[in-house]
Amino acid sequence: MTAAKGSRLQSRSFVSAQQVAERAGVSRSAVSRTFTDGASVSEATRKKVLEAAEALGYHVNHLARGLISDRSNIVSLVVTDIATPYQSKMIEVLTRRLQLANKVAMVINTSGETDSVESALRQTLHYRADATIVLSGQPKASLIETCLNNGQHVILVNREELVPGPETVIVANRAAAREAFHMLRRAGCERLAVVASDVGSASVSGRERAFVEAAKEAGMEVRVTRFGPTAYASGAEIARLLLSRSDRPDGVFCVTDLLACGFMDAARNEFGLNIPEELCVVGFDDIEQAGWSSYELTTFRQPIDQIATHIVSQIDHQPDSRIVHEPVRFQADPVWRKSVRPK
Amino acid sequence: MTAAKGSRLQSRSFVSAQQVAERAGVSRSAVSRTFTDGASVSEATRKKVLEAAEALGYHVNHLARGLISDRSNIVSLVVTDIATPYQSKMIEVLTRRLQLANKVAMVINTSGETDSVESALRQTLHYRADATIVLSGQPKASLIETCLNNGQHVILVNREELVPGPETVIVANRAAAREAFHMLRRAGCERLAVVASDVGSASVSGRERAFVEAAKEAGMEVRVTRFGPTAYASGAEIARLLLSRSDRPDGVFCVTDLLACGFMDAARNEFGLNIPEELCVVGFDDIEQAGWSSYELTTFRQPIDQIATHIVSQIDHQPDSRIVHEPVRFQADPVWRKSVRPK
DNA sequence: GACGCGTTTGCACACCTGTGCAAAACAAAC
DNA sequence: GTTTGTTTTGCACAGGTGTGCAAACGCGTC
Repeated sequence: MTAAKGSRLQSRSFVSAQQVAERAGVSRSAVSRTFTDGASVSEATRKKVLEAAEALGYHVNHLARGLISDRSNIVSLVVTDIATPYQSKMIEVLTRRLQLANKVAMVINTSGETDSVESALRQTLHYRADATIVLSGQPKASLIETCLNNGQHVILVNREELVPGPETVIVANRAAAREAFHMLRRAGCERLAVVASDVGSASVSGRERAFVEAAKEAGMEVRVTRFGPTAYASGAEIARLLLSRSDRPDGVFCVTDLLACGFMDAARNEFGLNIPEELCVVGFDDIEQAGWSSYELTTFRQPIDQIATHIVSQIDHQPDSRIVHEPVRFQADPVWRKSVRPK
Repeated sequence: MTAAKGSRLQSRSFVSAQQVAERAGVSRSAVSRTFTDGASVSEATRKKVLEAAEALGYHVNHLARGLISDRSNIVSLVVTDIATPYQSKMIEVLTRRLQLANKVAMVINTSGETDSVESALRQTLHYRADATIVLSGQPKASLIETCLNNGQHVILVNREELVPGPETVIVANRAAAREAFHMLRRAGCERLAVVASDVGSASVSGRERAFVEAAKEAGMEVRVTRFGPTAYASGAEIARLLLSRSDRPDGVFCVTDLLACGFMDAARNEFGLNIPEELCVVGFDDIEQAGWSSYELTTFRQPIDQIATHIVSQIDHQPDSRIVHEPVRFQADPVWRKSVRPK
C-alpha cells in the first residue's frame, strides 16, 4: 500500500503482471494463474505473488483478459427514461445482481436523438459485452437485429417482438389489466376510462388493449385516452380532458403509476374529487410513490427482484440464435391500497 | 448486412480487422487507420474498407484499443441509492453527456455490504477507466485513496475531503441553507426545526450545520432531528416525532426533498396541518416530485445540467495528483412554490 | 538409486488493435 | 525522363493477458 504511493507522481501508470512476476521471483504465468480460478499454482508461489501484487497495487487488466478469454464480464443495459422511478429501480436491482455475479453494468442511455441512440447502442458491440439487456421500448428493432447479427446475447424486457434469437422476459400485462377491470367493476364503477400515453410501447398498449377487451366481454364501453409521454404531466393533462365533461368517468385504469399520480393530483386538487368515494383509480408498476400517503394507490406490483434474478441467471447461457424463444412470463400481483373502494 | 446473417449460427464470433483487410484487399493497418481519426488513408482504400466492414459487420474492439492507447473511454459512476430521484436524474444527465463525448458509463452500485462495495469499486481499476466519478457519500476514503494510488482520475461530487488528487464539485450548501433560514424567518416562522437523516454525508450535515449557524447568528434556537436513511419514510417518521409535541415547529428545513415529501404527507394526512398556513416547509434538490401538485414544495434547485457538463469537460484533463484541488462550487437557487408563506 | 506418477512451472503463442518507420507510389516541376 | 516533394502503404512491434504443451519437480514405492 505504502509502496504504491510513489506511483502517484507519474499518473496512469498501471502495474502489469510482468512487474509482479519480477518482484515475486516467478514467471508471469504464475501471476496469471494466481488470479485465475481453478488454475494450478502451489500455495507457496501463490502467496509470494499475492504479496508482491499487494505491494505494487496490481489489478488484473480486464480489457486484456476480455480480449483473450472472449468474456468481457460487461453487460449492457439499454434504457430510456433512466430517471423514471420504475426504470431507476430496475437499474438499481440489476446492477446489484450483476455485481454479485462478478459482472459489471454498462448503461446505454437511449433517450436522445435517434442517431445518437444508434451510436450508443454500438458500444455494446465495441466492448464485446457478454449480453445486452434491453429495458427500453425505444430502439428500433433493426438495431437489435444488428446486435443479434454480431452474435450478441440479447435479452428483451417487456417487448413483444417475435424474432429468432433474443430471449424475452415480460410481465403478464394481459392478466393484470383484466383483473384491473374486475376490481373497478366490483367497486361499482359504471363509467370506465383508460389513461395511456401515446408512446406505444408494448407494455403500455398491451395493458390498454387487455382492459378494453375485458370490458367488451362484459358488455361495457371504455373511453381510452392517449396523450404525451408516459409521465406525471400527461396523467394530469388527461385528467383535465376527462374530468371536465359532464359524463366524467368514475373508474380509471392508468397503465402506469406515474400517469396515475398525475391523474389523481389533478382530480383532487383541480376538480375537488374524493378518491375513492367519487373516483376509483388503479395503476401499474407499484413505484415507490404509489405507497406515499398522498396517493395510497391500488396497483399491480412488477416483481422486479424476480425478473432481475432471472435475467442475470440467463446471461451465461449460450442461447440458440436460430429459434424463437418463448417469452418467460412473470405475474404482476395486485397491491390493495386506498384508491379503489372495497367492494 | 445480409452477408452477416450467416454468422448468426456460430455465435460470439466477432469480426476482426484482419478479416476486413482480406476482404477489402488491403493491409490490416489500412483498416485500423480508417477507423482512427486523423490517420492517413486515401479516399479509395477508405471506401473499400468501409464497404467490407459494413458487409462483414465489423466493429472496432475497444478492449484491444484501450489496451494499447491507454484510453478505455470508460467512465465509472460510483453511486449509492440509484433509485432515488436525485441520483437517477444525475445518472440520466451524466450518461447522456458522456455519450456525446464518445465515452460510456459503467455504473458501480455501492448500496450493498461494505466488502461487496470494495470489490465493485475495484472494477474501475480492472477496466482501466479514464475517470471515476463518485456520486455517493458512502465509500470509505481509503477506497478512493486506492484509486488515486493507481493513477485513477477521481472526481468527487458533494463530498468534502481535502486530500490531494481528486477534483471536487460541490453545490453551495452553506449559502443555500442560510437562505432557507431567512425564507422561513421572513414568512414569520418562530419555532424552527431541521429535518435530517443520520447518514451523515457531507451534503446532509453541511446543510444542517449552516442552517443552525445562521439561526444562532440571529439569536434563535433550532431543533435538529436526525433519523434513518435519507428517504421518504424517515421524513414521515420525524414528522410524527416533532408534530406530536405541544410546541411543534411552524417552520421546517428538510435537507432533502425526499425527506420533505414524507414530512409534508405526515403533517397533512396524520396531523391535519395546513401548509403553508400553519407550517412552512423548505426542501433541497428540486426533485421531480417537488413540483407535483400534492407538494408544490419550495426548495433549492441543484444545477444538475451544469454540474454534469463541468464534470465531463474535466475528464480528459490530466489532473495533478500532488496538489489539493480547490472545490468547484455551483450555486443552488431557490425555487419558490407554495410550501412557504409569501412574506 | 531407479522408477513411476501427479503436481507445478516456464515457454511460446494467441487475442486485436495503434503507430513509428521506411519503402513505395504518386504528383508536380523542370 | 529525371528530380523533388508529398501522400499512402505495409511491416513489425508493443500492449497485458490466458493457456496448451512439454519440461521440471516432488514424492512415494520398489
